Amino acid sequence: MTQTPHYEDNLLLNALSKDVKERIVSQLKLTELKLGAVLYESGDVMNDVYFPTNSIVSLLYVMEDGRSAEISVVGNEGVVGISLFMGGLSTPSRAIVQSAGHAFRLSGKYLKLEFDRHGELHHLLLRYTQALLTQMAQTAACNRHHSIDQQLCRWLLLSMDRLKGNEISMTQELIANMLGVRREGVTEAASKLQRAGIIEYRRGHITVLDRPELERRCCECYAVVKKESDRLLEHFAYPPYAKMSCQ
Amino acid sequence: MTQTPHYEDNLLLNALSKDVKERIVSQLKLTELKLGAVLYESGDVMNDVYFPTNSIVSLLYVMEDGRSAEISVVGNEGVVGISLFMGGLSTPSRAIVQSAGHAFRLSGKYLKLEFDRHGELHHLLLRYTQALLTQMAQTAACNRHHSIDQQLCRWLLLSMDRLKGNEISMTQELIANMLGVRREGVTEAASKLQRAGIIEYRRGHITVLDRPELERRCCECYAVVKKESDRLLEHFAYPPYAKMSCQ
DNA sequence: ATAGAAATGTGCGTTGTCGCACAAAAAAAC
DNA sequence: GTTTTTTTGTGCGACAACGCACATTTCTAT
Repeated sequence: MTQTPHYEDNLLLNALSKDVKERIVSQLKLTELKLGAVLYESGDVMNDVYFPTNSIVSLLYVMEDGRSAEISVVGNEGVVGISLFMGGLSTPSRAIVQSAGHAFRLSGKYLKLEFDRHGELHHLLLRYTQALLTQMAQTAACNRHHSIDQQLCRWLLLSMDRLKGNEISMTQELIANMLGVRREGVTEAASKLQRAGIIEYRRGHITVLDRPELERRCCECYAVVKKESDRLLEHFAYPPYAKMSCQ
Repeated sequence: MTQTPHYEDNLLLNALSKDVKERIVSQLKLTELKLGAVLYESGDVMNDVYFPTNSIVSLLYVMEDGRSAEISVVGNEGVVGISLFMGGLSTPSRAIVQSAGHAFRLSGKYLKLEFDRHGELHHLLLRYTQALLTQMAQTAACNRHHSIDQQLCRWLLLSMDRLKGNEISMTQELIANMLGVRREGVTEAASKLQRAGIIEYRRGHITVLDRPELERRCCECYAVVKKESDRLLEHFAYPPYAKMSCQ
């Protein structure tokens, strides 16, 4: 936590070859992301992309009546601001820091410059975007069919995967916002998990004690997305970046 | 309906400049899409992309227990098979023909060839992908917060936009599959609309009589996606394709 | 014309989530 | 240490959607 974040903590940045890194790294700016900070608001033209290291950013859709729903989560496996390279420059959702930490910021200008070389970064970001797409699709299905109990398990697992330890700092109120359910619903679901000895929590801090059981109680959605993300990004997991065959 | 489909009926193909069209068009194969046909199954490696003209294709997620949910819809404004150019080659969802008609099929090989020239088609497809992403995100939020009544309105509007007339051929059973709800739920919602004189239906055929009222009863999700899609794709609406400024 | 199949209509008890109103507990502020 | 604020717990009634059972209607096939 207190150690200096390194850009290679972000899996996308880490997957780049020496070549690309040399061009990019000097332009990265280490940025502290505070809990609740809004990286961009719905409709905002984005200026930068963020490569989280130990932070988590939620992509949240906020409805006209104020109710909200988490669309996807981005941690050290990804990047916030895909519409900068996809071409739209903005999206109708909010990017909000769900877990404080650090990220490396890169100006859209430099990102575009490297992206338009159509090399590794290009390929890598498109694959990542597909992984994100899968996550959104699964979220849609999950919202349709699964219970709060199941979705809380999924949310906890998603968070755990993006944090080092097994503790999450977050109130039930905020989790409810993410899931798009009542705070009381989260209280009830969390109580069940605590009574079963799977988690332990007190005022804004949740500790996962029994992850296997959490996975067991979770709906299939977690595993499906994890498997698909691994498939899409496995080739990028280790440097040096292997020669990309486009077929 | 009976007239020969032309590739320019598809907005993406239509937006291409003469140059690109010349390279692509000879490789397009007119294909009939029958109701219920599966263009690809979850996990299948795709071989072709499909540019619908007067057909509609649903991207459907099917859960382990058989329940399903529509993730997004593709009509003549788009293309089926984005993972071919995004790099993943497959997705964990099913593409199924929701409304019979035609599409132009293009082999992944040729698509990739043109995509990798990093010209118009590249840019165009990425923007379309972002529009698709928006649709999925909105579907997730809609599934969380809106009623069957509202979602049926949205579904009807989405279908209407992709068809010429104001009639849809589809049973309530199938609509229920798409929405991921009970057939009886659709029956009830549709009855309300019929009693209100907004639609008229009989055994697998729905006619929209009062579209404005349908929009009024719909949740915001329809308008949000429509507006964003228009924004993302407006530059491509009319040939010839204007010089693309990447800034 | 008639039988069969497919699609739609209706009723009913169950369940999950909601909205609201407070109570209780824990941390923060003074 | 006492007060205030924040967070969590609990108990309602309301309601939308569910699962199931079965009646009814409409189209198709022969």
